[in-house]
Amino acid sequence: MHMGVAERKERHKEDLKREILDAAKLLFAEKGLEATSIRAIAEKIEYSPATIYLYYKDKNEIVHALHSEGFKLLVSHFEVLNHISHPFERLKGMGRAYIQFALQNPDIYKLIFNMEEPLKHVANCFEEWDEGDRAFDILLKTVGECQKLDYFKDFATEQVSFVIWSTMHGLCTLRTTGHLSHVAAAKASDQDLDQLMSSIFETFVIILEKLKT
Amino acid sequence: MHMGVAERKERHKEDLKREILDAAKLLFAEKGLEATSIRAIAEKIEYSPATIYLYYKDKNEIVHALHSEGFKLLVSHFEVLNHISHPFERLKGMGRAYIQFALQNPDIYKLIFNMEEPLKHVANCFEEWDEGDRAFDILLKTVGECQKLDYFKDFATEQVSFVIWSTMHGLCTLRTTGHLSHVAAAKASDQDLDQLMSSIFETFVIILEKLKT
DNA sequence: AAAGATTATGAACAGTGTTTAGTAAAGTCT
DNA sequence: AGACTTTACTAAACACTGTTCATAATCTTT
Repeated sequence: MHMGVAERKERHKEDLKREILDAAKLLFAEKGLEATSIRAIAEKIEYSPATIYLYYKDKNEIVHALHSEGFKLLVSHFEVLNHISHPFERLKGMGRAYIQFALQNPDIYKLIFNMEEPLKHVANCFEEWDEGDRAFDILLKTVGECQKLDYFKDFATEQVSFVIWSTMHGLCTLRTTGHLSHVAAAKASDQDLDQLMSSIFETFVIILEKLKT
Repeated sequence: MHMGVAERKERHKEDLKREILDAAKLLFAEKGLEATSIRAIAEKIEYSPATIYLYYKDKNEIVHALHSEGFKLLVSHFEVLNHISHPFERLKGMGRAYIQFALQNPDIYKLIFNMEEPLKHVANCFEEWDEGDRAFDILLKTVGECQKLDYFKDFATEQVSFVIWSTMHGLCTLRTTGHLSHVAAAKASDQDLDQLMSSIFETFVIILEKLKT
């Protein structure tokens, strides 16, 4: 093999992995997770179904790859906020970023937070879920900094962080599963729903603010 | 047909519907939702797979039946608390009942709140989801009563109710999907986790309490 | 051009939800 | 009791699914 060919092939291999992932992501978003078959992914990238198994061991591995990617995206949304010096303002930004992420990528959000399959896979991997821990560490750190400024006084940092995460996660889950729209005034449009979510979030922020002093 | 035969047959038919539902519930709890096949349910009740379709139109209809049943169970957990006259105490009781329900019936909980399939089915049914609305109405009413006693002053009843529901739902979802245990100190036992959940809940209660006056 | 190593696939396996056509049982009527 | 009708049930098939494996096609090296 003359020089560079190995690299080119390696590159092609990576390209194909990406193509598979992109096709999978698209189809998942369109049809949902369970409803997307390996065969459909294969057809989309114009390869045989069996080929996919040369690049990914499992359907789970594909899901897991998207899981991992989605998490990095979320963390990157958080890291943009690092320039905000006031920790409570940063915390608010994180909340908004979290909601935005969930609304813009509802399927990836479900993938990450509402399914246990990829989590089981992660448990056997020992790696990569760092992303998840990291995201929570960022929250912990931010809440800790808030406490130095007399927010959440007399509360344990971890507990408050969990309450915050729970609220955000609950809100996003209720939204993406459609429960919010079912319980809210029946014929609410998507726009109204987003507004409702915003106002719920702002209410939560005010609640947190009242915990100062 | 002599008298009583129609009734007996009707009764048998109802019995079989129940048998199917019970078998399904058991298998769902054991193996999970997707992993339970109609064939497995059929084998458990010692009937042919096709027979099940004489009693339920779909697998979805079975899921929906369990969904409905689970919701009635949750609402009944709430109604027990009606004797508590102080609304905030009742609200606390509801929170604890909600958590207890989620921990004792994790699969039904997931069924009800983390899946959209049965919800879509409900959307075409126009009925039965009353249960869901009713549960939320109970929350709304309780929060409203709390406000008369100067809790959650200057907040919109609906918004506060959504925040509360979100927090409880988020907490339970994080627990049942395993995310809580992944982020919490790695080797936490189930007991430790339940304790953690309790302490998170109590923290939330204290937060709500601080909103008085 | 021949040999060797990758890469891709067609066909099959075991499983799924679901439908249909046909059988066996139960109930009804004379 | 025997014939007829209605009901209850099921075996077999269909169109899917994820996954594997022997085989074929392609590319690399000699």
